[in-house]
Amino acid sequence: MTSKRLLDKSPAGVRGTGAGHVVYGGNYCTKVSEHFSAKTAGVITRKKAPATVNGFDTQIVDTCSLQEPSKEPCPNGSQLASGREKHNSKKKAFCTSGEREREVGPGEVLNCCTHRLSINGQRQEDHMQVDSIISLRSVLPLRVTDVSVEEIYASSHIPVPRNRKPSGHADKEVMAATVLTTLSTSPLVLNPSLGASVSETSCRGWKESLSASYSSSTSGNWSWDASDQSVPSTPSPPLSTDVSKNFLIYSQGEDNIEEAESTHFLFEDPIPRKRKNSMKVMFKCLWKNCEKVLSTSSGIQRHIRTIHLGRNGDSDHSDGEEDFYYSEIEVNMDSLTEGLSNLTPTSPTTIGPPPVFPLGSDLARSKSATVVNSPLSQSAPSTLCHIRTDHAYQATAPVSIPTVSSEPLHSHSAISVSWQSPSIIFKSQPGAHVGILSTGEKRQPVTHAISKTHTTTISTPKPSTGTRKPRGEAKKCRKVYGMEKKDLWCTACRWKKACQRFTD
DNA sequence: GTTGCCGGGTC
DNA sequence: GACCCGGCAAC
Repeated sequence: MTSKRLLDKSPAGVRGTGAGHVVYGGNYCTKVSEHFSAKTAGVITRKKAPATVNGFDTQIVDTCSLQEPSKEPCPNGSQLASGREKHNSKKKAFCTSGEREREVGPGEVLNCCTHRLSINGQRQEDHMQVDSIISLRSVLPLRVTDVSVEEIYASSHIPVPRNRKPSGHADKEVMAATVLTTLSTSPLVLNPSLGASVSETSCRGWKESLSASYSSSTSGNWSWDASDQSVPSTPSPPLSTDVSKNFLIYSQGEDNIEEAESTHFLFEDPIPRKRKNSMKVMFKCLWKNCEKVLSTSSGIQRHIRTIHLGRNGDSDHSDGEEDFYYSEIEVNMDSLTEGLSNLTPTSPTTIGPPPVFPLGSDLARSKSATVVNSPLSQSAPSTLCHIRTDHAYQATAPVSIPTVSSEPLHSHSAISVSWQSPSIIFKSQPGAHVGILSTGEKRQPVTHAISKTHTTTISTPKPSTGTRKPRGEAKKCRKVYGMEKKDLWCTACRWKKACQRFTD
């Protein structure tokens, strides 16, 4: 795709992309082209933004935006209703292929098609040649400041009635000053203070999102990063996103946990189901031989700016060039969480091998590195030496491992405790201290002495392949009694647990 | 395909 | 805690 082709797009594209959705982004993702056509048919943000971008008066958007899609008078509007449903039904498929499009509310489709990598690592075509990009940028030199105050105002989740009419010039000036100040002092984003007030927290989140949006803005869409959007009838940009929520946590440490919590509070997110397969977005540096993966766009931008572009890292001024050197990648958070679960119980002194994420490839490597460095992984108290939470019936199983190993298993003082290490269940013996160490369940009293020595005890090298113990030789209740006499089984067998009756 | 049982869910 | 079950790995 060339800039010429881009410019040949009909003006409807400009309208369709809506306020702040600049053409150059709408076409940036080739795979979104059909989406784009749908949007040009009038699926439009309801944001009002009288911003003029290179002569295209985006205000015109509003002539379409406030109308029902089904009554859409815009070209192709007849296809809109069905087309949009179709589009919605495709949403997931697009997400998996690395595209992103979210519906934020009724009549609102926000499209963020920044640079992306699909999860298999295949680059998209929309990573157009740099020269094309540059030419595009010269055609549409969108900057954050190009967005009108009103739009930002509407985008903010500051709880002010969105329908409020402008109360006057002075008010606008104040708002403009606020916005500009906010935008120009963005280093705060990367250095959030712990004692931030709620409003500061909100502001931070907003700025973060703005930053993320800005990364998208070079691809033309003034929309916030609202993946996994299930909540949102609010146009409030930033904090409603799982993405920003989670990644803020991962990347910025515990102070953002508070932010995430406040986010949760503010938007009343239903607590996600544990099993939910959530794809998250991270930002990967595309610079050659650099596989840095960061969780925030601002972070990756800063990385590129400082490391690769050799610019002053302290200056948050960005001409947007960094945007072309990173891409978003989608990460299965289940995998990430799985990886984290290997880390969280670890002692802060742990210098263990990085967890192996099932993502494979360099992505996993980069990510694991990122995760390892995250404060989260280091925040686990050393007392959290959870071996395994076993069911009570298993505790009675006469599995015995008689000795407390005193041999130093690691040449260094690091303690490597895997969350998934094979459990070591000591049979409780008279006079002997017990052995199940668990944080979640205090099945047996763990003495202080034990807790001091358990580090050597539990650091028994686990078998590298899996955590399952080999199948026992003894016949189990099922074998002995058969399915027809299931009531004779031990309860464990009935519950598909390790047999208590016929142990090995 | 069968079996054992882990991990996690519900009540 | 009792109970249940999906799913995985060994067989």
